[in-house]
Amino acid sequence: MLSTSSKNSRVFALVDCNNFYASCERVFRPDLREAPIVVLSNNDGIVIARSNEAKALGIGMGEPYFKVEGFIRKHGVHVFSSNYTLYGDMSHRVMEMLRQLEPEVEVYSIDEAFMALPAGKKFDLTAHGREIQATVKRCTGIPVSIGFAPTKTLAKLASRIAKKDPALGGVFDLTACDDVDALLAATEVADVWGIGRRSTKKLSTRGIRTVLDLKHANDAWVRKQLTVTGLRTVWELRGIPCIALDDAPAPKKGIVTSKSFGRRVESLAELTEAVATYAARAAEKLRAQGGIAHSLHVFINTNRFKPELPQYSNSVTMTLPEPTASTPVLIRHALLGLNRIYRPGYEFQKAGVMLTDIVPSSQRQGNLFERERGDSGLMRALDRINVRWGRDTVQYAVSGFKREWDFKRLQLSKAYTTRWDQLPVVKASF
DNA sequence: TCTGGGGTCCTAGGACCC
DNA sequence: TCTGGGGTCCTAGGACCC
Repeated sequence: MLSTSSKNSRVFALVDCNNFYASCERVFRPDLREAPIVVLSNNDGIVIARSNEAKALGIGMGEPYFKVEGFIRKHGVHVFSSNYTLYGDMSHRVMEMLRQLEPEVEVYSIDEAFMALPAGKKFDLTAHGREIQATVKRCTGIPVSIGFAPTKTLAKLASRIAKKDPALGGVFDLTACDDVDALLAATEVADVWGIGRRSTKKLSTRGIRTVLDLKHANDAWVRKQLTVTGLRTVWELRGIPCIALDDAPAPKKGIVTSKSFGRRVESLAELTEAVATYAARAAEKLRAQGGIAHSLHVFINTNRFKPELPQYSNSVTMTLPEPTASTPVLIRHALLGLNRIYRPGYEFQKAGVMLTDIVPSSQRQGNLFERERGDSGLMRALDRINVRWGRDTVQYAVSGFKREWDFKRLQLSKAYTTRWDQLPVVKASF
């Protein structure tokens, strides 16, 4: 039921970029070094990242921008739309740096990485952590926090502690801690990796509130209530590694491209542009991982936050005749699907395309009656042009050119690191 | 006026098989 | 009144993550 690692002689580290998106913006705006900054989601909808100064002002994570806009203006908070081109590239730089410093790195998310280090060698992990921290900062400009512990779950907890306690300077080694249980007793169960809102509620009915309570919870009960995932978490809290380092992540099983619209969309014509755009984007991602998809799912829905308007949401799954990564084929089927589910008279808020049943393109089954021999050469050329000259340098006409429905990004910063025409300019005065 | 996007893993239950 | 047992595969939905 539980698989435990035999390599108990290792220590896990979690490296976490502090306030990542805000820190990325700050790298290219040194004038904002101590200023409050927030970064918004697509459509400038909600707050998704805050600098420490913004946190101190009491701006919450996930707060709708329109609710805090006045407050933000009053306190001179700097606002950025999310610039994923920039954050993706900065993330890449940080991860490359970590790989140079440590052989075993698992990129866990855009701003976090796990690492596995040999332990027991009378090795000062805290000092080592400070070195990593200083190197990443010097080479990328991004501040990080690091936690060391015998399991991934504890390493996550350690990095949280490293970040929260200013006296620690962003590095915390749980393996060198004299009284781990006291620390666990002072931490709420909701702060544990893998314990979300629902589980927190279930646990509290049993009087389990602190991480220490959870560590000593009854296995059978946890297994029943929180499934094997929950039990694994509990064992990890006890220092038994159940989640291995995954330094070669599997290719994605599903690829989703979906976005809320920047304004009201009712017509089939506009939905057609949007769905074709998302299908093309999903196809690009699919080719980038060398896959082909056998199914395609299209969905549209109205705004559930406006219950006073007529509501409609629907989706359809299309099985493709052949697994493919061809943009025109995927667009064609996505639009067939859209035509089946579209109904006039609604104000749509969101649409999306999902590709599933993905296999590596090398596993493609030939088909005796296939008419088109495929357009992989064309797709390769398309991708190369768009990588070299920027997204949508070449695109399909059906995706539209003005895209008035596209999401709002009123406060977008520049693509400082990925476009020649947007490189930062440094002026020296003597 | 204004509420993100993209993933993973697990379970229960139904369909189907011998 | 009676109606097997055991298995696989698929899907939808829940929960969680950043």
